[in-house]
Amino acid sequence: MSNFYEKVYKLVEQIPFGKVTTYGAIADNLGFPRSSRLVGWAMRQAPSNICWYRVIKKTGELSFPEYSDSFNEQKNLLLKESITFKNTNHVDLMKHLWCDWEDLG
DNA sequence: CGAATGACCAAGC
DNA sequence: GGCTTGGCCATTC
Repeated sequence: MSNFYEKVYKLVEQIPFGKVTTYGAIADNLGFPRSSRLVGWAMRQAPSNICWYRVIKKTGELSFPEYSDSFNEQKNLLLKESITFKNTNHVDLMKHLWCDWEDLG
């Protein structure tokens, strides 16, 4: 497993309850500003202890086709975290986007 | 090594 | 707001 993935997971674990972030934001913070897709790869392999569902697209959409099993799963988890949706498939990024990163140290 | 893939993004129409 | 195009780069075959 590449160090990149470990960094991604570490960062995702920092996301507080009730907050979400985007693939691009993570990639940017890790020093790969044009590699948001790699974050997607990392999420795909993410271990179950990672809150992958707090990571969504920059548009506020989730990571799957609407009404797919994974989509509903992710949406439910987000609703449990008091995340609000602008509509069926768009998270309200205005309220829940987490941009208060701290250095990993 | 080369070609295809992907839980993405920005720019243009 | 939606659709298409080009770019990104690790991973896979």
